Amino acid sequence: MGRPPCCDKANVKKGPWTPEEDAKLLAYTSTHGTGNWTNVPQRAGLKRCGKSCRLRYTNYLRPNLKHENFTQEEEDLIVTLHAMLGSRWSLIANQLPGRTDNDVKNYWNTKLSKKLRQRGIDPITHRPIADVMHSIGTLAIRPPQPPGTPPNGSYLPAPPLPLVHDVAYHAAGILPPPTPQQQAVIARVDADAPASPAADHGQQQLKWSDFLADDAAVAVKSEAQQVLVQYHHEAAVAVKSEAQQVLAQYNHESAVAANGGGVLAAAGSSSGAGGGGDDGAAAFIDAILDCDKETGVDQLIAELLADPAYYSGSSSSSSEMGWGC
DNA sequence: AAGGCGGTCAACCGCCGGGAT
DNA sequence: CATCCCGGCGGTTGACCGCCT
Repeated sequence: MGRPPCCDKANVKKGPWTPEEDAKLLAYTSTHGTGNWTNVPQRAGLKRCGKSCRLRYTNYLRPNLKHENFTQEEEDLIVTLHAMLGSRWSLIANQLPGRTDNDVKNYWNTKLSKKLRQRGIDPITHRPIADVMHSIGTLAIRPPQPPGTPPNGSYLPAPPLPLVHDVAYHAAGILPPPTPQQQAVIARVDADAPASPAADHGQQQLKWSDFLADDAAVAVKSEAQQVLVQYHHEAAVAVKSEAQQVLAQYNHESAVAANGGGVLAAAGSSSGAGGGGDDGAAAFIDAILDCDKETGVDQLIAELLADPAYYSGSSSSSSEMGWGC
């Protein structure tokens, strides 16, 4: 069987740490170093879970941590890295000496994402919110199809590419080479980037810059496609949460007029929300998510995104997607 | 002065990949 | 090979604080 449990979960203290506990943990780590967190609480005389000790140390007690406010340079770097990497907070934090992933994550959630929104930038896609809403409008005018209806040629082009996870798009051979500014950031990320899965098997270790240089790397392509599929899902969920606020300003009437009732009306009626307005917007996103599940579009997206021709508008894949539910 | 409200951030939760048994 | 835990990670929660009415 496996190992014994790390701690007696029913007998551990939770909640804020006291100065005494901090002192005990600090004293222990300063003499014994870190590692083997399972044994740390017992040896340090703490009634805490090892996991809690590790978190407290890495996020608060660790030497060389910065506790002052984020600088403008750090802020800019976070935004740039988030646009490239998404919410990989540990990778982003590695580029900010003295900052933890928790710091960066909190700062993003409480300050930066709001700042971007105030500037009209969607913090998920790093594109103008107007573009995002246009994409929703584009999706909305896909005419609803009854189940089993064969695809036809009436669908509109796919929405614009998002900037987020551009590295992945480079890897898939979809985007042109990065700008010098992007290259500078990528070079910094390389220094601390985790080894690729291939490295664990004695193969050459890949770095993020390799993603840009070698679009023929099958393993990397596969990883990139997974990221892209995840992006689509995350973006849809995020958009749903904001849809009621943002869509209130959106010209709903013109969208409805353009599609003659379209998906918005269909989604609204199918959910019993009464159609139109904010309820209709939320129901619309729900309908998309349901549609993904029912049709297996998640998997199709991966194939679709692997086809660069799709983005130049010449692929046959988009017409084979069968969007209607 | 008191209550409501929103912002901040430390801490917890739950998941996942890898490793130990 | 199966099972289970560890360490790491991102998402979420809730206590605390300051501001506003």
